[in-house]
Amino acid sequence: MRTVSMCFSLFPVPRCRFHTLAGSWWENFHKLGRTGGKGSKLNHLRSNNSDQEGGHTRKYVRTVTTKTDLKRKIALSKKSDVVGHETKYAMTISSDELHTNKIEISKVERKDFGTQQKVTENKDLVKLMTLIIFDIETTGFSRENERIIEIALQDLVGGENSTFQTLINPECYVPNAHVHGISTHMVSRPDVPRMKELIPILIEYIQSRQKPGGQVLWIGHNARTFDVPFLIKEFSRCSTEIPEDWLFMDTLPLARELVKSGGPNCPSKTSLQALREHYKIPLVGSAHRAMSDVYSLSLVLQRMTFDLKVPISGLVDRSFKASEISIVKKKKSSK
DNA sequence: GGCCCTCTTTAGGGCCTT
Repeated sequence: MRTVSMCFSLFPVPRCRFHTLAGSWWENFHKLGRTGGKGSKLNHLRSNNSDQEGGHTRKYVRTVTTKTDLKRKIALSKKSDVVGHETKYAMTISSDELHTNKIEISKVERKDFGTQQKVTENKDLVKLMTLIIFDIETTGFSRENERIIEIALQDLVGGENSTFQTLINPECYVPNAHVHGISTHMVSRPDVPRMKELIPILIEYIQSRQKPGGQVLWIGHNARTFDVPFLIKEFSRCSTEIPEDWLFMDTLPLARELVKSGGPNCPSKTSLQALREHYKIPLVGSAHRAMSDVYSLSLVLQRMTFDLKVPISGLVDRSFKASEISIVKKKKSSK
């Protein structure tokens, strides 16, 4: 039996460090929101988190993967695929069930929002958004010729299993280990999943973080022109569509807005490293590794949205769907 | 590759992602 190395924040250090930091994201945001006064748009953020603090149980968002239950996860994902677009599944796992491997799959009602605009028009729907910071490492810049070799996610709600991280076997040589420290040897180990094996697990993980009837907002730096096209290409290679209820948001335009706004306290550059240094955010983990950049971006986003007074609905306003990127590409290539 | 800016738009260079 093959086992797969993936990291969830339920596990011990270093993942627990990310777990703790993830929990502080909202707390810090609340402090910033309070300093913004009653009229601050950040009050949206405070209200959005009302059901995420105070010990409320979210039975619909618990997923656990260990090195020994990969096949079970894949089997669950295939079961979900049978239902297709009609229903959405989430796993309900109690502490007892964790020990007995007994997992109950329950149907969750699905709402079709149509467009992200409808979400921003309804503040109640904004509360249903799941914000996922993500980053990928690749073998190069070309989505056509290069492959993803690492992915990391962080659900900004925090708590158990709020982070997801794994290397990915690209089934090719990794020429740029000097950039991220990920070598061909590291990704060629038998316990490192290939993309076709990872995609159903990734979808299952996202569904486990998703609120019933809610949408997921993936947030990445330069996501529109780099991370998302890479994801689309990798999904396409595996004959899988990016789920329609996945929205994406690029923080690079936010950074540009911030630089453009001027002022003595504005950053001068828009790279993630420059923003991290500008906000004096310490580097956690290895530079240019996916989880390290995810952690940096989660804090950079907090600071940028505060400086620009952008609420969660503002992030959704700036979101796009994977299908929109494909349409743009088709139009340009057809000329 | 896409976006942004400007000494631009009939263009070109810089930035951002690995």
